[in-house]
Amino acid sequence: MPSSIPQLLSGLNPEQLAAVTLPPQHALILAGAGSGKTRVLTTRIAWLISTGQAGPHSILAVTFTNKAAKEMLARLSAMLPINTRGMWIGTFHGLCNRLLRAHYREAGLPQLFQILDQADQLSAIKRLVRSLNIDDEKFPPRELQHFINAQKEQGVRANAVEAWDDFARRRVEIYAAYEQQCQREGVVDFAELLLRSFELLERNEILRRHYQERFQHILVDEFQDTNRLQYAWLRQLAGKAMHIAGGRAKNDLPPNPLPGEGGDYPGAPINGAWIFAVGDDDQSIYAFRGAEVGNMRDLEREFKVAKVIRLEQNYRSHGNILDAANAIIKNNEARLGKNLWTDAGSGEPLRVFEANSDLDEARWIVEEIQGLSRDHSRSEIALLYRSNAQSRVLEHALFNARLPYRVYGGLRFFERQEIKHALAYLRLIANPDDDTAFARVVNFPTRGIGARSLEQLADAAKAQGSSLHAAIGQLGGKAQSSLSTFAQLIVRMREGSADLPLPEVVDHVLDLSGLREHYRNEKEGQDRLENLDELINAAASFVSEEGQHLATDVPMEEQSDLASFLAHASLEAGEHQAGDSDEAIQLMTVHSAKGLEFNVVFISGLEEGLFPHENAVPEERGLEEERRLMYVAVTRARQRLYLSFAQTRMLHGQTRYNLPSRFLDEIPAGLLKWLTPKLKNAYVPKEAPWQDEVKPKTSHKPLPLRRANAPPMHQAIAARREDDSGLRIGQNVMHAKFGQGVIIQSEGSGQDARVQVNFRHAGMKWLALSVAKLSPA
DNA sequence: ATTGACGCTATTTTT
DNA sequence: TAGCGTCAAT
Repeated sequence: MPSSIPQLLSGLNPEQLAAVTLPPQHALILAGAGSGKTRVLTTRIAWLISTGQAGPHSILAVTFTNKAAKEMLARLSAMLPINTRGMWIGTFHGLCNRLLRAHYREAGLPQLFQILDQADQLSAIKRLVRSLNIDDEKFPPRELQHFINAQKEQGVRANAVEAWDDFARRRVEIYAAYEQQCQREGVVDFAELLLRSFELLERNEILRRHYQERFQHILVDEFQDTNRLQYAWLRQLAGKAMHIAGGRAKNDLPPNPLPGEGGDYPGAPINGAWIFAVGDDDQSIYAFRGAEVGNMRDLEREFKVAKVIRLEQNYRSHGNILDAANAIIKNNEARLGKNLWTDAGSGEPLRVFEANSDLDEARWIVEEIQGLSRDHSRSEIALLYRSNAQSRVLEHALFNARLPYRVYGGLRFFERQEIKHALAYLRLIANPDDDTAFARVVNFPTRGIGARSLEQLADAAKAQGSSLHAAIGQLGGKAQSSLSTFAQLIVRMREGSADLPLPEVVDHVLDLSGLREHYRNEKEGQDRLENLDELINAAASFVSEEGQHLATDVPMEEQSDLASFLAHASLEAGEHQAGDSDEAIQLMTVHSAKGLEFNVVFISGLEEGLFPHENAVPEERGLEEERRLMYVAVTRARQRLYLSFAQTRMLHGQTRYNLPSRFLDEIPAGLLKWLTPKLKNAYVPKEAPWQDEVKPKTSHKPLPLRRANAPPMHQAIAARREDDSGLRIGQNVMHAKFGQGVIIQSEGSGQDARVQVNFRHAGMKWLALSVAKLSPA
């Protein structure tokens, strides 16, 4: 058991060591990409515990993702012979959920309150909009959702929103109505978890003091991603009260003594905790979602952080990659300042490829990957792009080449339609007043409850201010009877599963609800049936791990397995996709790549308008966030980094001519090796050792030079394409699938060029040159 | 209740 | 381009 202290600390560099063993005080660790951030965080916890400075229960560690939390727990258990299960290590939302479950009464919530995920929240808002007869042109549910969440994340309740005109006032009314609806239904959305638990601590002095005394060390991961509410929540627990209304910090509550200021012995703050925040302002890429990098400066100031520790030694990437990253990020104004370095050597130059089109770019990437596959496992190769739409061309090319790939960002397990349906039934068992769940499955599988019946029901519910379920009795006629049948179904489900273990409850519900039957009869229902069975498995493994989750001193008040499982399903949407083969090329947006690393990384679509994105550039601080995004992308690569862009790209059904991304210009030319002839306006240093090695992978003639801002001429592209392919009317060609043939005629130019080929066996075909692989024969 | 046509829209997204 | 949501038609 590696738990001796020297062992724990061995292998840390001086800065890491300083951070890990920092004497009790508030700390801000500026941890660059690949600098061992997670290691520092977990070792710090292990060090606090094994030196006897803190008990496991006096530590609170918070992350943003479940993945990060699990990682931390796993590493901690490897370092210390303790049971980490009862520790308060989790996501902001997970910990808030825990707090609210333990004190649901004080928080004004029903014991079995449900959590709405984004999609649930949206449908709840749509339902509200309909029931209040709100013009959804004027108030699109999506915008309302955004507005409500933004308010909550600023700590602003409906009654505190400042509204100056009719529109704003109406919007606030809707916000208020939404809050009422949630309260009546016994559900909370993600932001509500945070805000509720913040308010709980703010208002309930006993609880606040309890937790402030309990937690002596608060460790925060990815601190640059915290929003105002999360920061306020941390301050609350750390013992510094803060009002966050309107985003203005109003310290008009009598502040609790700052840790250390009122304590009479060192290292043990009375009524508060020491904050140990780890973050990287250069990797702040979620401002659009409310993250406030400014929290780092605020923490430094408000908690009087004596010295910011910088972790700048990078253990991930070769020097050239880091140099490029440093050079890029240096163009940002507002930075805390940091420069990554490595002793791993400079490695290879960054390879740059200019493609004629997005299709060419994709084909080139595929060729390059095929060449790489001897030295690198496929899962060590990542294709990154700025926006999801770009994945399609890449997927297409990979598919044609029969290269296995995996796209991040699809539907996750608990977000699948059939799973959501099943969960809705489970939710109704726990709480029949959950109208979101009710509306979702009242007529699924169809049981003859039409829109008109539901409208009547909604009206009745509104009239008596009750849930849909409770309003069934108020109806008459046909609607009444079919709805009563449904209500009885829920009752039977609840009674039938009363004493069953959770997995059997799920199983039971799948049968009684008719979901199984429904998907059995559906032609494409096989996958869905399998997923439903998988849900039973998920319930089973959840229960078997659950016993340990509850090993805590927090009174969990006979929380049922069902409620915990439902919370789990909302808070952790599960794997992104059935983890097909592990041996697959990884495709993802730059955002999703944050926190990951790969031997080989391709950053594609490095074009003005795409990356940096055109919508971001005019935004305030938008370009800087794009640049941080680029910084994140570059620092994902361990050994080899490819940068590519295309002259022509199909976007929204239109051909666009983009200029190369300015971020390419921000990389010192000496770090780059152009695989295609270099652009005219780019600087070519004499001392660059790689410039004379230029050897195009594909047969690219020197490009006609073009002025910046001038779109390439059509003729130029068309001419080049003909040159490139060497195709003309009458030409004999070979095609992979159709075999030998001859070109009959052609039309279009550039991207749209097509030829008609008469194949010996396959007959007459029109082929797009940009897609079909035709070689002269 | 399901199907098809039309029109709109189109960064990024932990929980 | 294509994926979605709404709407009308079956």
